[in-house]
Amino acid sequence: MHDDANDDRLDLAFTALADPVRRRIVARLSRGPATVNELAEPFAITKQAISKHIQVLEHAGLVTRTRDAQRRPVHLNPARLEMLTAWIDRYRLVKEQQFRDLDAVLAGESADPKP
Amino acid sequence: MHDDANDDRLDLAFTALADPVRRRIVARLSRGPATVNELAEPFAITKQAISKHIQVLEHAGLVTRTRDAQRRPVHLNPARLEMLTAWIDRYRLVKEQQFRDLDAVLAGESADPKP
DNA sequence: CCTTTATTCAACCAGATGGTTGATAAACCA
DNA sequence: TGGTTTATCAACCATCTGGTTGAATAAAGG
Repeated sequence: MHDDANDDRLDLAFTALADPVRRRIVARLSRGPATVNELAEPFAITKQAISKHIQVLEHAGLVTRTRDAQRRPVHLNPARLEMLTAWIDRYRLVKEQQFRDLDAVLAGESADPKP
Repeated sequence: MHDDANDDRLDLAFTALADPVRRRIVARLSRGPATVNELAEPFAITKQAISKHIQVLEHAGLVTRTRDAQRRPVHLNPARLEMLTAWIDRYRLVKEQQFRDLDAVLAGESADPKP
């Protein structure tokens, strides 16, 4: 269970969130779907650039798009966000457990760190 | 509470994890500290490249370094990983609550979606 | 001293990325 | 039909990034 197949998806998702504009888009979409024009409005960059950012998020599986007449609202996909927290917690929790173990040893609970 | 000051730190941390080599380094460090040479061993790239990756992780606050004679072991910093899960969950959970609300409406619990 | 081990610095290169402008397509509205 | 809105595609440019090689630093061990 090495998660080799998931590596590409993690790459795309972390890369997508490694940009402040795309993170603000995610924050906005958490409050409901929006179109490209609505998303571009609070930014000082062109709509074409926002469209590219949304393509990055879509390719990473973080958002999906629907059809509503000539509009194409963008929706957030929380399942992909959950995949990221799962990966991070996997290593964060292991390390934090080591800290707790060390604290226990220093407190003299078992007094047998390792020969 | 806009997290403007945290934006740079999020940038650095997400960028750092947006690379499979650096993610493997984090995975390795979750099991204990290691030197540059030990970290470079399983990879097909030079130690200089690994050293650069560690600098990226260190600049992002994800790892720290200590001195042990001529060795400089690298340690994982779980607090920074926790910062990332906090950011992601902030928006993931809002969206998931919307799904639960929608399910409740569709089930006819309140029958008052919005005019 | 000289050598070994561990690591970084400097210069360089190929490719990816973020942004721009201009043209284009698709659906609506008059 | 023609015109507006919405969104994308194509070409281009400046910058960033990951990797390389080669030289340089620092601390032990002879």
